[in-house]
Amino acid sequence: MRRIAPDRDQLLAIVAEVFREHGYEGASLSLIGEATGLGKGSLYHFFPGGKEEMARAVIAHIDGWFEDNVFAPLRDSADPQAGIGHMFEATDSYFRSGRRVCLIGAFALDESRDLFAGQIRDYFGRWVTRLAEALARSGHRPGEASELAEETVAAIQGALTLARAADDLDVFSRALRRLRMRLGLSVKI
Amino acid sequence: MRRIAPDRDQLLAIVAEVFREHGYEGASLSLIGEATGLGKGSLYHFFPGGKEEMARAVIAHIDGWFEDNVFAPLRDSADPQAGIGHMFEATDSYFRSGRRVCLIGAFALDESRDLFAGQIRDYFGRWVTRLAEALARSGHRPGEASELAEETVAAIQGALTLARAADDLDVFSRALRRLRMRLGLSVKI
DNA sequence: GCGACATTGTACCGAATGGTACAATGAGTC
DNA sequence: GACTCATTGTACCATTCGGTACAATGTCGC
Repeated sequence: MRRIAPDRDQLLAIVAEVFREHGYEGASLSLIGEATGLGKGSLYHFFPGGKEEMARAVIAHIDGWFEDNVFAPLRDSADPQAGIGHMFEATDSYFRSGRRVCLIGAFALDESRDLFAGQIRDYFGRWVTRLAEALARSGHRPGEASELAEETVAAIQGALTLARAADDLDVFSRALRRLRMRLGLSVKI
Repeated sequence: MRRIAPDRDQLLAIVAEVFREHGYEGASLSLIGEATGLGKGSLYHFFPGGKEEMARAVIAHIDGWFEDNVFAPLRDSADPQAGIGHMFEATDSYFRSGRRVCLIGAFALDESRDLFAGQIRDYFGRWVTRLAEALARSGHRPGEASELAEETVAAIQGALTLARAADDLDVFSRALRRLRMRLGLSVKI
């Protein structure tokens, strides 16, 4: 049995950070090479498709993390409220309380969206759907659950933007606290 | 009296659209030249500071539009509810019901934020402050008004992201409808 | 040590990048 | 027509871009 995965995981994490900070166009191969310590030879060995394949792999990597740590708990928790609580904790931790920005959300905004439209739509679509299902199971009427889910995911994205614009992490914390309350969770102190 | 403003206005509008679609890094001088019909000679004549000055002027231009059409009505309307209603109409119209993305929000996300941090913080800060004041004047307690304003502006940004990600304009319309309701406005049919 | 293959460094490619220099043109004033 | 100054097109600059080619390594099973 061969082990490629672990190194590739942390490689993708580093590349993700470069895309996150500089955007798709702004993340040059030299920046990526510098951050990963890999030359073009290695980079193109692991990602023969070049920059576009790197971005695609990074999105899939992030998507996988959310699938495991957010979407699956939303779907599988016996207690839907517990699943939703789990979502907020994972979200707060992933975005480092607002220090980090959503790569996929950023990609959605500029013209790189066209390249990755399918992956982007999938990611957000699954997030909203899974959350809506959990809300429905916890007592909301279906239509209401759907709107509330969409509103919640959008609020998280907006809070990330605003927190970064204001350079104030509390913006994100406040948003999460309000969302927990609105979704009927007890807010931890 | 000399008239420079009108041409410069529509020039800035075109340049803004290029930045909006391609981001700061992605908006190359050749794209800008192509969109405006101007060569580098003219471009650098109007913006001696190059690309950075163009972006700065574009942000200021957008900021000015919001000052006139959103922030001022929020501050000056005798009836604060009317001012808030005006804000939603102007916002919906500016973002073309979700077809357009917020340039300043997009700039806030990637590394170009560092270049324009001050302008970006100003823009969002004034939006939140003006809205909070209007909400306070319409009866909300100050702390509550402040949180509600922050929540509303973030919700608009998030809805723009999500609408674009899902490639579904209704996401934005639904968000605006919910916000109007939450802020106590009658929703138009 | 051998062969197979994964990994890497380096040199290189044409194209595009942001930016500069400057001469030519435009239009309006006197 | 001459002067002024805003505007423009073009050629050019060094640098960087994403990407390719390939020989030189490393690393493993055998």
